[in-house]
Amino acid sequence: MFSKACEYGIRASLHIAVQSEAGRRTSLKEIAFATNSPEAFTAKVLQQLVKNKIIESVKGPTGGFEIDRSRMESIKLSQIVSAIDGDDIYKGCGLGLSSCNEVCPCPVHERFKIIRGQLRDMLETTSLRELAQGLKEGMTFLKR
Amino acid sequence: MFSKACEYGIRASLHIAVQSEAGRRTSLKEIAFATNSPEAFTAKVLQQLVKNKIIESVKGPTGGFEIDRSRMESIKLSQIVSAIDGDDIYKGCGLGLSSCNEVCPCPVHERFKIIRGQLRDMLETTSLRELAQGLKEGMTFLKR
DNA sequence: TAAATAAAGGACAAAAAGGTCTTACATAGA
DNA sequence: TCTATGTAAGACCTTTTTGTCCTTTATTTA
Repeated sequence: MFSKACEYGIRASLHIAVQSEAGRRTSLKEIAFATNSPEAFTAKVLQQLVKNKIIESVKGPTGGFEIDRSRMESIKLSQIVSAIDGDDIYKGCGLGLSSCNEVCPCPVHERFKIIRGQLRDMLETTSLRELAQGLKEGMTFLKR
Repeated sequence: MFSKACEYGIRASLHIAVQSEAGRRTSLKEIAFATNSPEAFTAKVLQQLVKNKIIESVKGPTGGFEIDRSRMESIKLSQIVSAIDGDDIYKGCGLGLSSCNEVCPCPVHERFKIIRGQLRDMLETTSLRELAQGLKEGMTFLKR
């Protein structure tokens, strides 16, 4: 469904969100450990998220990554996904045709439209804040 | 969503289905042309489908690929997808965790379960026959 | 039975994704 | 102002996916 980079990106964002909610800035090393992700590769992904202004970074001692508490509700999964994987998942044809649309649909066009619409809706309405909430309460996990 | 190999596989199967419905056996060359796919690569994919008994092949002059008319209704998209891409798309965790389940769910587990269930249902209920029907009627397309 | 045709199979090449390493840059704190 | 700490950036490596090519095998037909 998503690329590895995107999976790491979402997991990392969630760990940063939980920590930021508690007023803590978290380092790459902590993130990689907490999400069981390769450190150097995660660093690349985090760079992309910083450039897309989804998370913030601070260099030097006491530095690390954080997310503004006031923005957590407004950051949706869809933003992370498009920042890393682009929006092929929303737009692309299920059978890979370059121009598949209502006028000239592929055989699965209508059926895929429904599924993709639901996926899109889910990603666009799910915020970092609500997902971080479940993690904080120990209901959900980022490892294993 | 699907790999390129899987996209080619579905497109090829549909072209074979339409031709078989009309009582015609079709060759690799025709399939590649009709679906706008790389010929040699498509050949590999077709081999997999033959091994999985989704399509049949005949060597030599007048040879080619075909699908038994009586089986078209019972061949579902899900069979082609699992033959080529495996069933990660049904089973895998949305965030890539190796053991994500009801007991130990990732933060998006519940939300993904719904989407994946709908995708699965769509793939398991959509038959080659009904998709071939739309193609035959000129309502849908395999190219562009 | 020889020639022509078409799929099967294996080796190989190119591109993309995934992942590592080293150096540069910024900054807090002694 | 020096040092330690931590992110940024770029070069590089590995694996997987995508794609090609060439030889072998099976089968039809002249």
